[in-house]
Amino acid sequence: MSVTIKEIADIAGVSRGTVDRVLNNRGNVNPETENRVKEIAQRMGYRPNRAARALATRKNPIKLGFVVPAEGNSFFDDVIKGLNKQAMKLVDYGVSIEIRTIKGFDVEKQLDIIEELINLPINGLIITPIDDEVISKKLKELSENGIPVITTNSDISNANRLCYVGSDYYKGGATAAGLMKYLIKDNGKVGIITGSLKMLGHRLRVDGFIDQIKKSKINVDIVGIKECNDDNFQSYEVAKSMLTQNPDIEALFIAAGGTEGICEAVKHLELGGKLKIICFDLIPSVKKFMKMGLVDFTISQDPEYQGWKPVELLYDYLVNEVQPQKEHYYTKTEINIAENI
Amino acid sequence: MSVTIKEIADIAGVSRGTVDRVLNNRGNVNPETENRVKEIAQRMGYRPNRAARALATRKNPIKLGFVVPAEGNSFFDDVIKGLNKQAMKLVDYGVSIEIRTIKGFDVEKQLDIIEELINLPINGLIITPIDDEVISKKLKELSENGIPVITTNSDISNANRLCYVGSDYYKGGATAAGLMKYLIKDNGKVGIITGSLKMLGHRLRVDGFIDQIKKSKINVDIVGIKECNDDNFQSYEVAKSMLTQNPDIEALFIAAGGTEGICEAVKHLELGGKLKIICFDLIPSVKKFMKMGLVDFTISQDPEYQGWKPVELLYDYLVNEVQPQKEHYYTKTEINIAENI
DNA sequence: CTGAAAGCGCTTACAG
DNA sequence: CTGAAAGCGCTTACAG
Repeated sequence: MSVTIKEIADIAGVSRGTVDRVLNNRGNVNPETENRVKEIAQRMGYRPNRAARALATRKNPIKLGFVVPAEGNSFFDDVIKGLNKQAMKLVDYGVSIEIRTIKGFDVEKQLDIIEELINLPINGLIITPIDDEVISKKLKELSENGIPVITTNSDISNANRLCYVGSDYYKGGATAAGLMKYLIKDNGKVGIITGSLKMLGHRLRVDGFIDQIKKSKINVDIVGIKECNDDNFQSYEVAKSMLTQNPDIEALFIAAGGTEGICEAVKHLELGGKLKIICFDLIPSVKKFMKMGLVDFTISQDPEYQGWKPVELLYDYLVNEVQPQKEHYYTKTEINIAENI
Repeated sequence: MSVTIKEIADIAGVSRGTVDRVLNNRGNVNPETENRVKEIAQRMGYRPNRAARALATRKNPIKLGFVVPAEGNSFFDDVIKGLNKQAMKLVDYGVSIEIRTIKGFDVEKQLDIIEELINLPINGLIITPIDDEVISKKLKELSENGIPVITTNSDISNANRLCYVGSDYYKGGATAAGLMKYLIKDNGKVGIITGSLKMLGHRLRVDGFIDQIKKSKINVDIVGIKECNDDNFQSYEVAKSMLTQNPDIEALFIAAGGTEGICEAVKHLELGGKLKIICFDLIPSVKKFMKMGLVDFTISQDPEYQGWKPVELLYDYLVNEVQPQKEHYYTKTEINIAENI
């Protein structure tokens, strides 16, 4: 069996309380004793027992905040599913999670929610932040006040967050390029429709796609890069005009949301099956179009992971003083076709 | 906070020991008391605290056996990696795992290893069983003696195992068919090379492929189904003769091992890049050929999951009396190209 | 700066 | 058939 605090205490000739103080840096201990205990613990390879620690700390439970723009965005359904799985595993460890789903990207709204959570209070925060200076300032403030923050799904700079969990957007775009070569002829025409070039993730996907195309053996004629703001009505219009103006487009690369609108335009123009499509995420509407043969490939980035992993990391950081090993926890970049979903 | 045994004991007017006896069916308790306690626990929504249970049962630790034909098969490296991740999480719960890797499919050898593990003794067994009646009889015997068994990677019938964790082989084949339509022309010629038609998994992949091809819009001319017994020297010869006899083959579907030998044959015949290839697993040699452009797609089936999931299930069964929810825990069927690995 | 004691929620002998 | 006590490995006041 493994080493316990009691064993260390016996060998060091001190009480368990003192060993606990040393090992958890609680202060108030003679430097000499401290060194001796540390040395012994080190030598014996002490590792705290997590089950015991969880039990003992049950009197001051841990509350985590979780803020995502999930309203009206079915992508987040699976994120929340993953979150709940992890939450179930941690109930016995005294962990509870306050979930706040918001609609869209209103900075004031997000700020209010953060404020509300702080006042509960919470011990840590997981958030899909809006990329805005006000938010990054707020998150930095949290960290400074001892409330660690992990970003999920999208990241933000200058916020001093512990780490980021989410897609490797650039790789997602590169993967789309890797698949595109099977869909079009050499020198074939491709249209790109993305959400917003103001969004870092959307830009990275387009960059990854274009860079990888350049590296590959086939030539692609990109006829245009249009934005649809993840809106199905806008995407419908954008796709319709793009396809009308360029009737010889062989494939579309949809780098963000709006697939449903685009597919409706494709149906309207009677290009279904002929025009090839690569898009993102495995949400119900995309599944439907894939089964219908309108969408060839959809690339997904493990939404469940984006829910459970940050919880695991934040708990380990708070209770077991485990620093995240990496700054970026990237999800797998998964390729889906009708046959493997 | 949640309900505890103590609370139930107080309400029922009995000791915690008695509540424990009732809730864990240890017997020796007055039927009347039993009903009362059960009713109260039910009504209050009692759920045992796992951290506490883990701590309390630490005096009788749990030892699990893990038997896989990993020697000389790098596929299992990731299975064992996943296993170790879960093992790390469970050390504090008093769980240790005895790993036995064996080479190939020698029934006597596997039987000996099982016997050795029983004598340690172990509390549960995870195994990639050889599909042989002697083995299934042995595994059934284990279950009857209170040592639950979970199969991983490949299954066996009439063995009374708790459940199976591993690939959906049929779906893997169907997925290959879904990809094939992007690689060949209508009515294109395809060769199939599998491991052994005696292996259920290998047969299922071929079946899945053929069935799905029939369902799809394109026609495929399958020029032959050959076995290579997962051996690279055999697969080299098989591929060479198949490709020489059918110089107009457009693509190969490799349903099991032997990809390295086949790729060497393709290089030898100077068909690299021209001939399309779909294979299985994301082992180092396949990665290499994918980067070289010899392999187009490889389908992998989450080897890490095949390592960690059975451990989680078996532990929960043994300590928390949680029956597996399903008979088959299938892995994701993942599509890989050079860009997303 | 340090120790002794109590407690987290459960299980396990032991005594009756 | 049942209860009282001890213990799993840790943390937390409290007293000095």
